[in-house]
Amino acid sequence: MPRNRDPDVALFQALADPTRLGIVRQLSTEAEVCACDFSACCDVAQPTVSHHLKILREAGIIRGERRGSWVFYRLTPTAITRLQAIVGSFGTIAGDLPPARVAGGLPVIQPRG
Amino acid sequence: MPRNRDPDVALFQALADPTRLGIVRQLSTEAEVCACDFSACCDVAQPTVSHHLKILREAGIIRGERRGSWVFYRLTPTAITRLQAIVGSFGTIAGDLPPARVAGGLPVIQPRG
DNA sequence: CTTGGATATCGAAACTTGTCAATATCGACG
DNA sequence: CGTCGATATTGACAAGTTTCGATATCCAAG
Repeated sequence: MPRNRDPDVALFQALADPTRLGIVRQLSTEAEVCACDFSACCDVAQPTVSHHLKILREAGIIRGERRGSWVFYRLTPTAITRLQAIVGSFGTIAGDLPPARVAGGLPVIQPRG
Repeated sequence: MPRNRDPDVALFQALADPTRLGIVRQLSTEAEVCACDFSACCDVAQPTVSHHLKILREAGIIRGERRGSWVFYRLTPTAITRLQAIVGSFGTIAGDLPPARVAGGLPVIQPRG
């Protein structure tokens, strides 16, 4: 059974791994990272990094660009925006993301008042 | 090998399943849902729903409250806020910034408490 | 205490995933 | 062309996940 029929599920699936989340985190602070720099940071062998990069690529979260012998990766803005929209919609009732106040609906229980 | 040592990874892992994402989606539009209502919507048997509810509970994403014979579930605002902070941090740079350099470090958002 | 409905746990089968050694491919440079 | 370093693919194994039938637990009502 195709469990990834829902594209949103595929997005979360792509982030549900420490190595891949590490890659995305690094890309969110560096805007462009050479593939060779991931093996160092993520404590896995080179084929493993390549495999995870492929999964992130196929999920649309990152995009690679060949430059000489190296491949530079960066985040795909569209996918990031989509992700933010999804988790943003989780909060439209439960207490919205920005520091704005919430009028009614769900009783919002915030920690530390 | 515990692949969920990183609590953020655990959050994404919890959402990386169509049934669980369906549950969270329903909870984000209804603020409180009886466990008995998930079996109908998600096209899986009752033990399966119970299993997924447990995974979401242990990830801190939902919280259940027994009321008579029923258990009512709702989203945990803290977890939703944390999720929004994580994917929010993905986007602080993700735009079409020139590959040259990037301003400052990522603002690290910690959950309260 | 016993029944009945709602929810949780157990156990097993089918499937998916993460990992790495070996190997292939690709681009640059002689 | 041939070599070298970087990246991707293949193949195989261990480990994890999803699912459901059977069963247990919990609570309200009789």
